[in-house]
Amino acid sequence: MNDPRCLIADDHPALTSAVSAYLSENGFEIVGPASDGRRAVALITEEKPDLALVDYRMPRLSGADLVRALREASPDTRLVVYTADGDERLAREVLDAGAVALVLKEAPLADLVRALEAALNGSSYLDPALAKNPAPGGKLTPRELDVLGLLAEGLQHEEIGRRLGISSETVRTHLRKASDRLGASTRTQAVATALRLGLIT
Amino acid sequence: MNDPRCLIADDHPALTSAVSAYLSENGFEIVGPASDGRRAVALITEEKPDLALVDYRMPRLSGADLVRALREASPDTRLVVYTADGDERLAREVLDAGAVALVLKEAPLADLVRALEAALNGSSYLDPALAKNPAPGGKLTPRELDVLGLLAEGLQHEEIGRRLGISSETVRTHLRKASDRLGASTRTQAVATALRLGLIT
DNA sequence: CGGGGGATCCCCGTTTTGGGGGATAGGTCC
DNA sequence: GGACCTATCCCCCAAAACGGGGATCCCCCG
Repeated sequence: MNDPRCLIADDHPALTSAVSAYLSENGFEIVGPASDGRRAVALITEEKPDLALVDYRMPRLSGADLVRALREASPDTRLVVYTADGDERLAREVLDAGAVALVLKEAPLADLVRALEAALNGSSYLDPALAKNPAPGGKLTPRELDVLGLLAEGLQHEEIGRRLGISSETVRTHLRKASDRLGASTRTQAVATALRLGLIT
Repeated sequence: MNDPRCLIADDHPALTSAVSAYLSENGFEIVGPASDGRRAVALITEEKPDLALVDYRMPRLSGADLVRALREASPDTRLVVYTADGDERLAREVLDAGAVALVLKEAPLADLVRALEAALNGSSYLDPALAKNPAPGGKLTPRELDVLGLLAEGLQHEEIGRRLGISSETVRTHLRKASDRLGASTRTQAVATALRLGLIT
């Protein structure tokens, strides 16, 4: 499997080179960098990378407008916005514009990688500092907790269904909803999160 | 999918009826009961059930000898021994004889179901009260912990491999070994167990 | 009454896991 | 020197999970 290709668009050379180096070491192939918004659009059109890491403030074309332009130029590229400062309003703005993730520049690089990988597999990512409302600590229904608890015991759909007297499809539905609410991308993460939050024991 | 068929062999009618009722409610189809060892052998030969829950002390034929006889009569049936009292020596004896699980009668019925389901999917089960030595709290290697930690974050083989700079096959190997040591039958259970034991956070 | 949430069940096609093998290389320990 | 462990990588095949739909029923709330 080839490394995912990631376009970097940022007008700070020091930052782009540091981030490029780090991402290269972590399994990404770097495209760019593009130093302004219009070049980013040109480059994404040409390269159609898997991912694009885009500075929120860029010369010539920037912010939500840039996100929309990039989205249009390469609809299949997952857009991750990188910003020095931001609030929830900005988060909504860029996510509405078509980005799938938003990361603060003050976050550790490891979190950036996490965001890129989340973006890659189709899920979204919001920097924890910006994510007060979509808090992971949502409540789960009793049924969802049943399912998570039995998953933690190593049971699978069929067995859980028998145990709870429901079909394995229903088990799957409960798990999917629970995973959504917990912001988990795999059953394993869902169970781990539920354990950490003390929802199950 | 049909419920698994389970032979019950025990010479206490009160117990067999209670257990039969409970197991029926939990997705097992009951065969028997057989009230002594020889009948158990006859019945297992005839029915070839998926599972057999066998009292350790039975009239006419019992203990490890009974286990061996049952194993010979129906090699594919998973044998679970049910005993009122027992120690590790007894545990080793019946497991050596070919049983895959040993449950104390004083254990909650939920544990019995757990043992039967473990037996069904090929893993083994030892009543916690008897399992001091094969403690699940074995240590894991650093690499195995790395893998479990990233699994808990919702990553999959490929992503973990990239993150750790190793191939996804190696990730799989680490996971399998860790699961073995933790006595887990799924990755999810392995991560849950590791979290509970504080091996990962 | 209408809307929402919970719980239930189903289908399709793709991807990931699981179970079982094996193999090599570098350490450590006796 | 040999046994043992860790870490690494590979293969095959079947089973399970995932992603993303859709659907029904009930019940509660405004």
